[in-house]
Amino acid sequence: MTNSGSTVRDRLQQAAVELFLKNGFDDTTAAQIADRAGVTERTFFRHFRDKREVLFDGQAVLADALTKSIADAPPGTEPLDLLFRAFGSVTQLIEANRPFSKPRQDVISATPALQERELSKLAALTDILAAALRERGVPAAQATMAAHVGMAAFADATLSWLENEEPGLADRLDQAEKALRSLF
Amino acid sequence: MTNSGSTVRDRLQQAAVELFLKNGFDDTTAAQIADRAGVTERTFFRHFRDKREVLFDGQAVLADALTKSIADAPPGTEPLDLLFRAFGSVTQLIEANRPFSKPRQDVISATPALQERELSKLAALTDILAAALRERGVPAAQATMAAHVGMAAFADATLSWLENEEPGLADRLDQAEKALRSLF
DNA sequence: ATAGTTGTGTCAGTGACTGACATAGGTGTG
DNA sequence: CACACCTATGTCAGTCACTGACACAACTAT
Repeated sequence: MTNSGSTVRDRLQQAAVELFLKNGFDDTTAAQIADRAGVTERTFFRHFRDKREVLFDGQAVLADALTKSIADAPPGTEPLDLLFRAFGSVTQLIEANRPFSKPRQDVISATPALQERELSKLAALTDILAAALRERGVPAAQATMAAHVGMAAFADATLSWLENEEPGLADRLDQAEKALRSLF
Repeated sequence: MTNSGSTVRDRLQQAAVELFLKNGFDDTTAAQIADRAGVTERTFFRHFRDKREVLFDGQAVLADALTKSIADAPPGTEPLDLLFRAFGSVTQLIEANRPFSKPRQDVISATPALQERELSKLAALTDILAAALRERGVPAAQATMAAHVGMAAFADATLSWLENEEPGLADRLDQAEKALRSLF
């Protein structure tokens, strides 16, 4: 135990990203990751339910920030405004995370199996947003639609910003919102 | 070969659904499926790239129908109308498929790993729709948003219709479209 | 007829993941 | 302080998804 200042979990995630970047996800074994983190393969699977999951861990913070922002918005705010307000409130948080999320996204983009897992995480986040909207009295059907729409815009903006840092995330979100509203 | 009138592929799919329903996805091995279909495990993996894929095979027909409908719509049709027109044009096709898709969906709903794959297929279909819209001159950003929005409505309507046959799919699509438009 | 082509079987191997059991260190309670 | 407990890890054996290599049989085209 207490192998160093960092936790086992952190070291595993770090090792995983490094190895995935160097050798690719498919050519990296769980045992190699564990090795580099100074633990055994068994310990790897105690921390992450499968090999993909080691790359997906930040969702909780983001989900909390978004739900809080939705809950705290002024009464009478329209569903879509609730969402884009919430997205706006986490742009700095996301932009500050670029050093971690950029390499991570590079690995994901290169690996279909990881893209699948990412879709699943986005779907979970969509459900959380829909629930937050319902919490504010938005009817269920509307809440579902709004959450889907909003996540599509948010994910799109974030992905394109990860590819290219300029323009910033907030600008890209505005872009996406405009494209969306122009449909109606 | 020519073990019977049906193709190996069909028999594998049939066997898979039966076993998944009876024992669950996780407690069914690829070898068991192959056995029941009268072939070896190796042959199973020649037909399907992995164990999940045996449940996902009808997408091409649907995608074709949808893209054709979009391409053939009268000029000047709005993006969202293009989509809902297209969805409307495949409701019968989907409703006719219920005997196959219902048990299939039951298995998927019970299995997270399969839900992940389903999301991935829906994402692929979304991309196809977006491309079809772009083909008609819809600007890229708008096309992406519209396709996401539309697929959300379509998937939602279809899922809820699979749970409960009445009201019909067309009605549910109208419902979803209304919920969507009421957001703006 | 003969040469490809396609679909399958066989076999051996890798690697993701799991269950069972042991152990070490840390934490609390008497 | 001794003891019981809990948590994180290691070890080991096993299952199963999936793959590559090779062989063979039937069908197709020339």
